[in-house]
Amino acid sequence: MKLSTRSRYGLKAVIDLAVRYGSGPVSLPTLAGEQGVSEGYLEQLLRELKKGGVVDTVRGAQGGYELTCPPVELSVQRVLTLLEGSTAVVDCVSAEDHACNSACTCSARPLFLKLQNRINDVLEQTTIQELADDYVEQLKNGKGARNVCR
Amino acid sequence: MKLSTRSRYGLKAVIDLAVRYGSGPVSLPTLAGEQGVSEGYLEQLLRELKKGGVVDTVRGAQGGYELTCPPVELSVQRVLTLLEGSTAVVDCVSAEDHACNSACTCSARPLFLKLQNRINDVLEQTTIQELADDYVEQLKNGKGARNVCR
DNA sequence: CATAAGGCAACTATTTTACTAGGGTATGGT
DNA sequence: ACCATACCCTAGTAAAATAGTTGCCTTATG
Repeated sequence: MKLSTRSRYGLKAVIDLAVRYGSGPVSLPTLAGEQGVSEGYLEQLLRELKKGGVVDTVRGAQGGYELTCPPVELSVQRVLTLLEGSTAVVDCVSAEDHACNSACTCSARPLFLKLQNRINDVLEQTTIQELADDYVEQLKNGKGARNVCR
Repeated sequence: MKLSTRSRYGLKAVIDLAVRYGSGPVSLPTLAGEQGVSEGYLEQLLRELKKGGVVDTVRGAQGGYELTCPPVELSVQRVLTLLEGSTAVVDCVSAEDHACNSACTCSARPLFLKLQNRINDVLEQTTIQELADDYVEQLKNGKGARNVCR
């Protein structure tokens, strides 16, 4: 049930972009440096987010990445779905699945459906804006909080 | 964020045991046959569940596995924690973690905490009894529902 | 004492994860 | 023009996790 490091790094990069939303593109070295992750790795994740229309890029010197929409309009669900492939705990309850979705009647299915609903609630209702706001607040109060986590 | 097949098979085996609770031990071949999984594989899972005190065994002919407590007293959380190792979506919000738990202040942490709380709510509040009851009900109404899922 | 059943360890194949390497392309400043 | 900065893209790879299989041992029942 673990979230991949892809998702953790990618999500945090998006929050970083949200904090800086409106002040021009942010470069990969900047984003990578903030989290202590290699540029090459983070770039892959950002490319997925670009393919999914969540971030946009500006090439050349002074270029970088920026969000395509105001962070308040961006759900965590959308970001994680791009990074993780799907946020489903089992394939047969994912929105994309069409094979098992109606056919499967296994004994654990009621649990899986309930669990997935609760998860989707959180992921859909939480916006990147909220996380960015919380983080800015934390930085203001905190004694030099670091954005590095295992 | 996927649940392992370990968890899916193991959980379904426990539900099977719940359906038959009180009528003596159920043999491995019976349990394995029901789900179309190999005996060798399912045995590993049941051994974990035994180590965790969820099932008990009777050796020798006419032996098998049975739940150690009434299914109404058994939460899904307990079963999945044994099978999955932990039900935490990220290490730093797991109950077992002591290193990052207070130190970590990363920007995504508020989300992870909220998500984990919702997940724990479902897993702790759902009993194996409920799932067993649902399944029995489904079998009564359904047109030969199969308990096999990918 | 044969047969049915659980106990256990070790091995293996596959897939996923988490990266790294290296070359290509576009842009801005001097 | 040219060079530094920065995104674009593909491929490769090492390690870990996952999903099993095999084989042998021990324990009880009839």
